[in-house]
Amino acid sequence: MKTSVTDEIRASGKRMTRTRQAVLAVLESTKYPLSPAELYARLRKQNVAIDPVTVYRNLHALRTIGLVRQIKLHQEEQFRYEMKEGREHHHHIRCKSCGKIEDLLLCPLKKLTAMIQRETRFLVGDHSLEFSGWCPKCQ
Amino acid sequence: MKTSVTDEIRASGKRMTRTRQAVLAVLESTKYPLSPAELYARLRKQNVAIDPVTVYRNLHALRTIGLVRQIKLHQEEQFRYEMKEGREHHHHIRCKSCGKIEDLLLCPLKKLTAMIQRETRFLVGDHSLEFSGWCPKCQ
DNA sequence: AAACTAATGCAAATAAGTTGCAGTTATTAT
DNA sequence: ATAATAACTGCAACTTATTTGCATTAGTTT
Repeated sequence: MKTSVTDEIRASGKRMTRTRQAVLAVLESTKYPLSPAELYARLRKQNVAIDPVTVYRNLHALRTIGLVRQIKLHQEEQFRYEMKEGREHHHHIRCKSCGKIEDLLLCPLKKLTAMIQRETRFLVGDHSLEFSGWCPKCQ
Repeated sequence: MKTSVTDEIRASGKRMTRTRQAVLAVLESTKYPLSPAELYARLRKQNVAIDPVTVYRNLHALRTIGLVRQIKLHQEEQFRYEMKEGREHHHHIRCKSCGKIEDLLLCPLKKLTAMIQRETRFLVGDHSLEFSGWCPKCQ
């Protein structure tokens, strides 16, 4: 973990604690968005003593600072979280069989957004797009 | 409500009860997907005596028959439900200010799906796409 | 009209997430 | 360094969305 992250946290009036460091380390080393429960399980596996509530509170704090992004995948019950850094605008595809989640690097919706603004008279601010199917192993 | 709906329900071994009729009537008269709580509130407003649990059980039953579709909008906590009939493949846009939900009639993702299959090696089965922004009144 | 069994209401259980509180600990000011 | 401040933590309890158990009610079939 970089000093810069610690600095960002301190600059926002928050503190870099041992548990927060562990939470950040897990998020930074995972290449797909984690649910609070998954995050908690990984921390326990690494023998980090932490309460599930603290996981939630850390995710909330990191989100308000802007270090972490909260997302909700289609048809899932819980939220997922990922580091914002180096993961700008992107979408996901998830395997219906094993649950594997991968990033999609393309976003083809710029043109479409303009069309929707015209047709609906909404001012479009955001979109979510997600695919699901079967990953190579599960086909 | 058409007889055909009643027939579909009976054909699947289910029964057309008074409460189920009321649930269906509300769903059929609403042009955007309702959460169980919203559905319950509308029923109460019409003085339909029904328990929230019964709303859930009806939605589940109607869903397994294939009359109703369950969806989860981006960043929302609960599921929403809409009649399948006459609402085939479509997407939604929601106002970030007043919560208004509208249908989008277009789906521009056929070509994209093929591209994603090639790039990810996933077999793509489904996608979800949703826009949010500000409706004309809230701009 | 009787028999069968789906549907209902109520209470209680689950799952995901939040909040209150008292004790701990990272920061800051001395 | 050290004390003072306030963020952070764990634990228990709460909230919200949804599900399940069970005894009773009521559509459907014969």
